[in-house]
Amino acid sequence: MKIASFNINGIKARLPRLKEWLSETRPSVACLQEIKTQDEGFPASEFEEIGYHAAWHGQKSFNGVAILTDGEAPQDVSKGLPGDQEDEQARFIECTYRGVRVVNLYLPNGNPHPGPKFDYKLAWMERLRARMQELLASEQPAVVVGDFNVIPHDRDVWSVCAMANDALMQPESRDAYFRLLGDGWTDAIDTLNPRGGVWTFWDYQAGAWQRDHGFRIDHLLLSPETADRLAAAGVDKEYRGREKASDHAPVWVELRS
DNA sequence: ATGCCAACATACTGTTGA
Repeated sequence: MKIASFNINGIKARLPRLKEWLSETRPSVACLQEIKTQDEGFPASEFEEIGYHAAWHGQKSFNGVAILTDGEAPQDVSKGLPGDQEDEQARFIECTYRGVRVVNLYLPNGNPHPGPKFDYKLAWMERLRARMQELLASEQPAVVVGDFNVIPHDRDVWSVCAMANDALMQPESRDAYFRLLGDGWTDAIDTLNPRGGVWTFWDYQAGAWQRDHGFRIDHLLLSPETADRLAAAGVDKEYRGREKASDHAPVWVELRS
């Protein structure tokens, strides 16, 4: 089973590229972030045409997440991160697919740092930790994937200096990420690339793609039950170089059945 | 110190992103 995550930066603007990627790489589950559309605008029929079912949690203009599943519908869909009734932002959706609990998230960016957006990011990460601890306690096979907006290590960024003041690599952001891992989750791409140098995002600006000025913020976290099944993980880097590309590349993990 | 680029909503400019 191949589970992928792709921050597509607008599902309407990206639809041809997205369908192309789905057809060419055929993930069992595709977790999408930044669909940037309300629920009514989600193009579900476009995915049905190529054999994917969908569950989505939309929002006007910003945020928005969706899960596409190959061949069968996502089960027991849950929308929104628990822990704050006031939080209206569409950044979290879960489902079950062939016995695996799949969590798809778009973690707050947190810039500028410091400030209320950074505070929101850290509070969101603590709520996420609570939900992930519940998943561990359930002992159900689980994966938590998405755009975490955290650069975990210095080896995950082209220039530590250039990004030093960014919310993505503040010590508080990293500490919160490592608290998640410390509870028992495995970062699939890091585990298979311990020397780093793997990027999932390249800015549209300043020729970042052409200069390979990227960093790794899209992550695939595996529970102990799914970590035992880890066969491979990677980045579909080539898609970042195509016409009308997202600024993120897709990431994926292959689990043995 | 700021814009660079891109998408979206609104309305021809502003907000957000990372």
